[in-house]
Amino acid sequence: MEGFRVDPNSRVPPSEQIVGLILDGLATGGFAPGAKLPSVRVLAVEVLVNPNTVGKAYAELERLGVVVGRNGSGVYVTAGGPARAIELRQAATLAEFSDSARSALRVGHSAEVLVSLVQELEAGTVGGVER
Amino acid sequence: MEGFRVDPNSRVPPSEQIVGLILDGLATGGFAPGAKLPSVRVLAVEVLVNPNTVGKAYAELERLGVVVGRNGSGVYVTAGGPARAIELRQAATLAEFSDSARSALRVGHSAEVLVSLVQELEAGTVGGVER
Amino acid sequence: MEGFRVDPNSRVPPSEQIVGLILDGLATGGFAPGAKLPSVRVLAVEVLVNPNTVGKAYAELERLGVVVGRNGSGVYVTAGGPARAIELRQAATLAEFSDSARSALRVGHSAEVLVSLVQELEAGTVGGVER
Amino acid sequence: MEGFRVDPNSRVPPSEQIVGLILDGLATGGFAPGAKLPSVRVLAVEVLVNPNTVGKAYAELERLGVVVGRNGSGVYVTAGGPARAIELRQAATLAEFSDSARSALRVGHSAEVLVSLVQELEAGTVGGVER
DNA sequence: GTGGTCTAGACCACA
DNA sequence: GTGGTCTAGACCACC
Repeated sequence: MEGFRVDPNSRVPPSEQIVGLILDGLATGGFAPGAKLPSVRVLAVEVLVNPNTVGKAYAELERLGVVVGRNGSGVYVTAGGPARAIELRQAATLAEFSDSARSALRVGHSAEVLVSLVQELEAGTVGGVER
Repeated sequence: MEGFRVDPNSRVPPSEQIVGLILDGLATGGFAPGAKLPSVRVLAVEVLVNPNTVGKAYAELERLGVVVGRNGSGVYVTAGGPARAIELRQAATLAEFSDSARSALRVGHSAEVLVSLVQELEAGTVGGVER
Repeated sequence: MEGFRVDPNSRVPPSEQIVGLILDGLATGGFAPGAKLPSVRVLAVEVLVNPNTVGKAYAELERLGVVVGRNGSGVYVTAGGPARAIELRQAATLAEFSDSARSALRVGHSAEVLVSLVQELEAGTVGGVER
Repeated sequence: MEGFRVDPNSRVPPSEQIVGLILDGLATGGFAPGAKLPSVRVLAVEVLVNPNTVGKAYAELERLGVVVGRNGSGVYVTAGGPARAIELRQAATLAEFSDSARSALRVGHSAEVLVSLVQELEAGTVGGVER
């Protein structure tokens, strides 16, 4: 039910990729309030990363207020976590979308091409599982 | 007609931002074949960056075949430079656009919102205003 | 007359918080010599902590000589327990008070503010209310 | 003009001690806006700590908005840094003072003793260098 | 040299 | 087993 992946060659550092993955999971309902996140060590082997790196990501998520770590027990989704995650991710993705649309238009792509690309992607997404 | 800006806090390194800026300039007709690029030092001052960084960007542009450095004289746009730049940038921006659209849809933005954003941006861009 | 609380987010570990709570109880007359302390399990439930943690605290109290565990019967306050607790706590709290006063003065709080804070707190405490 | 010290045996972790030291430096005028902090590596040897630990402290200070790291150049005090540091430290030290005063009173110290201790400390502090 | 990030391995206190 | 912190050593991009 998970399937997290981290790309070690990406420009965005693994720890931040993990933050994004968890936020997405929260935003899309994969984790409800009170749910326990995978342990640092477990997630580390799943995404092929050092446990410290996952720890760093979890610390950032705690700073964002979407999870809380209970010592010796695990890391849990806060009451307002999913809502906050949606807020954060929608803002971030919209800003990124806006930037990339601007760049694409500037170098000559037509709005029509972009619009139809969005519509194709949506068709794929709403249908259920994506990718 | 310039107004280049580099964001030192961006994840993409300054040298690559400069590559992108120049390619954009080539792709949008800001630099014709045979035109001379700003000197390393001048551009370094303009974008508040170390000259080494600009030099690195120019080396990359030369590797891409869009410019050629003439010993002690400056850096000039090649005959096929603009065409090559358009090719490179259109591919890159479309891939980036596709990724960001997918992310935006996944966290709950509707296709309608994205489509209208694209249309608004196009209205601003084709009118000639660009930022 | 109890109302023990442990803060799991504090920097001082729960077991030591419990030691402090019991010492305070002894120092302020809450437990007389010969009195029986709450059982490990009962106290663990009350302060929402693992029984192991309470056990560790009781072991430390025994090491300090203020209580003694009687096999299978419970943990009891020693004859000199209250006096020893007063001694320990007065030394510890005075040292801590001194440190915190120094820090407060260093960052610009005036002695007047600190003094009047102490006087307000005393008014609340001697009256019998304590929290 | 510095003389930072970190106590490796303290309960508060070295990285947080460093955060406190720098905040104190900012709050007491040791660092003006625009000033450059000691480099990660230099401070690390000064306080006998791993460079990573200083890096962690600097990251936290940046999160607090009192400094900003410029890549390849150093870490600098922000415009509002000192004011923010005073704010943070005064709140933190007052809360700590209040707690420790309450504890001291509870175990039997008289307000008179505490008050005169504060006044002695102030006399030492305003006279200039402390401790 | 400068900060940022990662890996690897260790210790602590808690459950 | 669980998270938190530290040390040690490495690589990267920039100045």
